[in-house]
Amino acid sequence: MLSERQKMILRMIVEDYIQSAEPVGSRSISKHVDMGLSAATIRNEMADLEEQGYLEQPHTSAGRVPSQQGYRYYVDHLLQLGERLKQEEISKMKMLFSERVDEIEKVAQQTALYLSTFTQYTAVVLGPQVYDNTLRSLQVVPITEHSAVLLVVTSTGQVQNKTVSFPDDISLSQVEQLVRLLNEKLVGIPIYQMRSRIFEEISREVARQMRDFEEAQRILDRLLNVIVSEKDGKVFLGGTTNMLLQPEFHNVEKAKSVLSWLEHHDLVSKALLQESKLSAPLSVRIGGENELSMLQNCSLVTATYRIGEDPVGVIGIIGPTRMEYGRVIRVLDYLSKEMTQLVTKWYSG
Amino acid sequence: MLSERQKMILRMIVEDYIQSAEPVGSRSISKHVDMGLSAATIRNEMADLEEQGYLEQPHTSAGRVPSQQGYRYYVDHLLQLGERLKQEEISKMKMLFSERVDEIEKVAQQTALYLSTFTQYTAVVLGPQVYDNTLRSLQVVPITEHSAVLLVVTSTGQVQNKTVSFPDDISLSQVEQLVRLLNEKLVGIPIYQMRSRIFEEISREVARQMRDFEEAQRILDRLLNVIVSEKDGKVFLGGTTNMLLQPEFHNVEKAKSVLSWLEHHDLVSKALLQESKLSAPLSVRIGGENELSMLQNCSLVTATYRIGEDPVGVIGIIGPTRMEYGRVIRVLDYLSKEMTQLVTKWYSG
DNA sequence: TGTTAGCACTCTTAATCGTTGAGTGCTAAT
DNA sequence: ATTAGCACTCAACGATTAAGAGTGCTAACA
Repeated sequence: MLSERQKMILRMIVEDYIQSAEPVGSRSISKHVDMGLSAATIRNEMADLEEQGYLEQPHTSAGRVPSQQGYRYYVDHLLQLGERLKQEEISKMKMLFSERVDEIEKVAQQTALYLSTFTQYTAVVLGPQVYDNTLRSLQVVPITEHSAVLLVVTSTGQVQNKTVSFPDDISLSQVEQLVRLLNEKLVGIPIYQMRSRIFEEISREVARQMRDFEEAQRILDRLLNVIVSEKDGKVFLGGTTNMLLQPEFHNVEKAKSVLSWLEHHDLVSKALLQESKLSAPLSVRIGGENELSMLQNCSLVTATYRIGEDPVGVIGIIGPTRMEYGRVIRVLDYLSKEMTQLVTKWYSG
Repeated sequence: MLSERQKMILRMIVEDYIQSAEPVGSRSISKHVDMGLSAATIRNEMADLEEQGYLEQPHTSAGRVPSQQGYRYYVDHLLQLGERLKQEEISKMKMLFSERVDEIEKVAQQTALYLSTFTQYTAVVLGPQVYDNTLRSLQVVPITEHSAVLLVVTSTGQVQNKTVSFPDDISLSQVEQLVRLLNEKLVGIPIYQMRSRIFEEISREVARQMRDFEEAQRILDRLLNVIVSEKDGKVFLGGTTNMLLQPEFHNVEKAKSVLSWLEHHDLVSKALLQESKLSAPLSVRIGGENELSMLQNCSLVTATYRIGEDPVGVIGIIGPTRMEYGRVIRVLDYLSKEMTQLVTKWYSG
């Protein structure tokens, strides 16, 4: 258990360290206004806090640095979230959402950019998930003899287009016939059930209606791939190189390990979804709380945004464990709500 | 003018330095097989080469390093492009293009990835340009009361979809009416002429056919934006963090300047198009030959790929001036040809 | 009993100073 | 024209030293 005084000291140390990135000495805490204690007293308390695992000492004659546990305690109990963002910042962010945008992808990209410039960290935005959406409609637009654009519209109004080509020996009309059939059978079905549905119900039907079963199977397969392919939302990054601003990543090795992880969008997407989908709308994972080895020195703060009540996407910040949690959380909170509003309105259904 | 011997020595120095990243001394050149000269002789030639501007000396008692001019001479006159890529590498790359892919974007992305893993540098792929393509067809697919997906199909078969929303006081049927009109008037027109065409011809027409002129103008405007928006091809990056492998970018400052430049896709796209569109299918820009300040220590090697005879896209490699030009050029040459074949076949028109 | 001043001690950081070794330029001999 | 030899230069490295920040502990104090 921590005394009130210890809490206060811990908070000061964390905040000082977040600011300066240098181990915090007893003197600098003691000199702090509204702290009427001598350095010696602080030292005693610090020794206590270290014993309890909230602080660490890089070496004997250095100041203290918050441990992972220290950050955790800070985030859980010492953070004062009452404070609001500055008015000017809010109005800047409002601008983003007031520009009329025609594309959800642009919004995601822009949000990532804003998120990163506002926080000076690296931002990640996971585009809306279509995982448990249902199919609203399927359209084909012919392009050449043997290729066409397939339009997949989901219940949330998301649209994907893919250009598909067909083997020479298959005509467009055959494809159109297939698409008609698919529309009939698949509208209203959740995307994730598609694959099994097709094999259970449709294959039979196809076999009856079309002469060449083999052929039909092949096209069916290709169409299906298009439909379910992008089931994991796209990843948008902002301020990737902000990582390099942080002194903890001046070591090129460490920087590289995180940056190359960020290049693998599939892994990033997985990490973002890991927790946030089920749990609270806001999640803070500090250092070792992340499983991935390249994130051991990082913190990942994420917030979900929703359509109505259903969470459909994630926005997040990646930075060093020495992160301005308060500010980051406030920005994420604000922007995720703004995103929720936007996509809810956008996909008005 | 360089004597044959000087050329040979210059080539050896460049190649040695490319390999080792360390200034090259006279002794190591002299020890080279098929070089029957003593270090002293080499030293004399080196002094000559330096005087003529092909070499530089980091400090008095260090070996020599190629100057920008030195690299330029190497690329222009000393590179032996006769050599082929190893068979195993070719077959690896063939795999990329043999997988059946349904999307040009995937190919671009994959190419960037391969390019970077093959060369250990950073790769850039500029997706096919639609700049001087003509409009083939325009389609609307309604989604909700006040939003629809607009499909833009160009003459090369590229497709863009955009979800557009309309003000509450405009009905879908009005939009459809407009799209019909646009289709009538705009099919076959190069995209880049669109804007002026609309204002010259269509506005009048619209004014006649539709009751509310103001309203029509507003929708028209929005549709137009969608059509011409993505006129610059998308940029795909591969192996961004490979930059950090190079000793010249172990300095975080330098690394950051290049990496953040890479984040601005519009700038990257501009830089790639700057030269390559007009000139030869292969372009090598060394260090200061690039205008951008962050590329002063970099070389940018690009190759175009084409549809038939028309160049429509660019693939390229960014690395330190100390770059394996031979290898890079061979890989780019191979992959750009492969890309040409693919997109030519793909957009069979 | 909690707080604080004082002091010896630890350990990092930066600066200083030879020493080493790679590499050069020049000269004289081949 | 080439090369062996030699004196010279200069970055890189390691050791030594000095400075300074910060600690833990003890003893005095309220």
